Amino acid sequence: MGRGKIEIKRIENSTNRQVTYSKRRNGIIKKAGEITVLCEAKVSLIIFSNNGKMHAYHSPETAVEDILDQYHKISGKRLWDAKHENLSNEIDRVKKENDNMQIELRHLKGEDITSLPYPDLMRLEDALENGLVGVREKQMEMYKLHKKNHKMLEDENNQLAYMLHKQEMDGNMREMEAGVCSNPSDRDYHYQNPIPPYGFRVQPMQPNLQDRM
Amino acid sequence: MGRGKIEIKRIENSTNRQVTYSKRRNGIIKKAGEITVLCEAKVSLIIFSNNGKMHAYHSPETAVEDILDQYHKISGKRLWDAKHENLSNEIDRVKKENDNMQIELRHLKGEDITSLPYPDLMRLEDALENGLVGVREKQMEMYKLHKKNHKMLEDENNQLAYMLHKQEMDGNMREMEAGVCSNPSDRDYHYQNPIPPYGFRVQPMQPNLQDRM
DNA sequence: AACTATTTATAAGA
DNA sequence: TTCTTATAAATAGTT
Repeated sequence: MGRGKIEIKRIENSTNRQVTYSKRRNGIIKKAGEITVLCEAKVSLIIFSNNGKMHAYHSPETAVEDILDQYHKISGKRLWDAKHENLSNEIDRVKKENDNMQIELRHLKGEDITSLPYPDLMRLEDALENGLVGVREKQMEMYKLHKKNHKMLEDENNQLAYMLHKQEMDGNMREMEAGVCSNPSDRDYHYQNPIPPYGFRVQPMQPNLQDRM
Repeated sequence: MGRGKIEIKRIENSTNRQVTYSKRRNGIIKKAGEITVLCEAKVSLIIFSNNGKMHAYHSPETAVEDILDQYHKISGKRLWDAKHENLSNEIDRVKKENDNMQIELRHLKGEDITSLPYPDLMRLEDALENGLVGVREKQMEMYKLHKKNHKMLEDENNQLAYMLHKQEMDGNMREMEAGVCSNPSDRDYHYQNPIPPYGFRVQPMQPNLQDRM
């Protein structure tokens, strides 16, 4: 359709090719617009030239997404799902892992075990017993640590009380030397052992802790 | 371009519209193919007719994804970004759920509990004890069921043994009536109770089962 | 970009 | 739908 007929094959002359591209691109886009109006068609047309420039036509009042979505559904092709396939697979994998763990957790909590075969029940029992052993070992460990800390606090307390007492005694001495007399029994009623620091008793900071530990 | 000129507006005659659609669709697709070859263009063309039928042309050796990808980049439109984001969020959510369960599972197995505060340890212990209670209840249930079944099997066995014995006795009677004499003690050494079916003892089919049950 | 001779697409009819 | 064909539209080569 022009001064001469042309073969449908790559136009070697670059300028020529560029011009033809321009003309035909406009032609196609015009036709796309016409068919949308004439026939109520939905068109999505994207053209990239040789040198990467893009032109597109999309029928009005039609979101590109919708057209591509439909294309996706009807053609059954992957399109951008290929990108998301990895993500989807990952989700599936993790979800499955999730389900398995959920089941295991429920079993460990004694739920949903009605349909469990006997060997599994035994394994479950073993696991629970092992878990209990571990937890109780840890508790014992913590108990010992607390006890040790408690002891150290107690000792420190005694030391401090002793030092305080000694200071007061020294003060009394000085007072007595200065001719001032105070009644020592007011201060020393709880202090019996003359050799500290192990004579003092202090209250545990959490009196009931030992009930559970 | 035809016998008469037509205005570019919706063709009211449905048949006519359908025919025109067909012709022009072919025309556009043909042109798309031509520009692809002539000008080394990349084309993505998707057309939906009035009634939802789809036709498409895509330049060969060009993945639709790539074209749409470029369209996406150049046009700056969202298209599938939203989907991507949703999937990513979903993954994050599920993975977090996963991690939490993983931790809980490990704790229940007595692992990774070193850094656990004491109250958590106690809750863990409670959970494990509850689990054990559940599992052992279930085991007891199964034990009782097995025991019941076992008893029924035993009874049935006794019944069958009794019937067998009776048949043999009848046979003996007939032999005796026919003048043939056999030694009864060979047959009846294990049969003492004259009132079946509870006189017989059978071996448990799985003798060691009771050790664990 | 325009122009225009020709080719191509297609509207209407069969 | 498809074919035919007169005619409109597109466009190759030219300016």
